[in-house]
Amino acid sequence: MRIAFMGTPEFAVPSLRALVESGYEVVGVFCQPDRPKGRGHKLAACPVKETALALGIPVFQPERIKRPEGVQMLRELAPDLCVTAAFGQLLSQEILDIPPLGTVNVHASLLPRHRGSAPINWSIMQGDAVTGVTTMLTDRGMDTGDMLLRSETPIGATETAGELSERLSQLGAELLIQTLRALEQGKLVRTPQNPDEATYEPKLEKETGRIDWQAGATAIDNLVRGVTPWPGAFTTYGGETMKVFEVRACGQNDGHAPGTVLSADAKNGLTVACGDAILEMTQIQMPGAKRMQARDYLRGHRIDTGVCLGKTEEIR
RNA sequence: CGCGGGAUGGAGCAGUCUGGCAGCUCGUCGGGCUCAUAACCCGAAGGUCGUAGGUUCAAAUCCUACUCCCGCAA
Repeated sequence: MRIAFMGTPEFAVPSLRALVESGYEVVGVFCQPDRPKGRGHKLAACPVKETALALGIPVFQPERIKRPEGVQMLRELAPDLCVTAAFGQLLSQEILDIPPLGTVNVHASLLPRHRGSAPINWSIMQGDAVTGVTTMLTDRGMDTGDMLLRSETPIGATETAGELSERLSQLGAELLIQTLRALEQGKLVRTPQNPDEATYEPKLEKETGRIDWQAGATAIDNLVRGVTPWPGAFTTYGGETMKVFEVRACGQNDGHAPGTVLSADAKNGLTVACGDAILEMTQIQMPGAKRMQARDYLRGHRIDTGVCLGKTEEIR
């Protein structure tokens, strides 16, 4: 069975590896074109491309696979089946019509919840207790195709999106192989998604990570874990961005204005009032400095108590 | 050649502009005080000042090259 694989980020790598290691014939890999990245704006290959090259699989990086040259590339591969995992480009009907066995997608949520490009992040931000991965037959819509198999897992109380993504990428790889085995045996059952239960969230932006200190401790903790390590949670202090990697609820807020810094020393830690409690920011990063424990940061830097984070300097 | 910050005992920083004794807040170790302590007092150990070269009587500090780390932007 000739398979064309489409994926880009780290999440897709285990699925690609699993296909190869399970003996499937991956005849080509599609991923996003190399983009200027990081300091110096050097071109960087995505994780899937690096993996494919290491495995000796041809790599295709059309700017838009929907355009004629992209369609042509896929046609020439003559795949029996397409597999997608966090590819980052929408597929046209023309593309979907190419593989006779259809296109199987690995989606990192329990569909129909959390359609969209950032299901892992949103499941944490919304405080879900359980999430998982779903395999589905891709159709024209955004994650709207019929579901095939699913695998569930609880979300850890302190788990970040990065950590969960790593776990789900492994689960997804296993589920993908199960799905293909069932497909080969003709045992797959298509389950349509119930539109009434569907939720869709937008892709993440920098602003998604801005902390609203009016919110409750649980909501802020969910936000911080949901956007870590990317795009990262942040607030501002003295007009500078303060990235926040880890917070911990530590007591009642006795009427302090949300955002107020209540303590900032190595002994008591960096504590801030939020909507319904006091939060300690245990791990932060300021511009030019590296990510460090807040208590370490405070040994050499001063943060004034009483100031209100995130607010004043933004109003101007 | 995208813009910018940084590298100094175990941690986080000051000192560099204006060359001249290695400093601060902690931690560690020893001792003291205490019913006790993450508190307090006394003392000690611990640093090739990112690497290589240059200038100088003298370099953490000035000059040149390099390595690594980070913020913005993408």
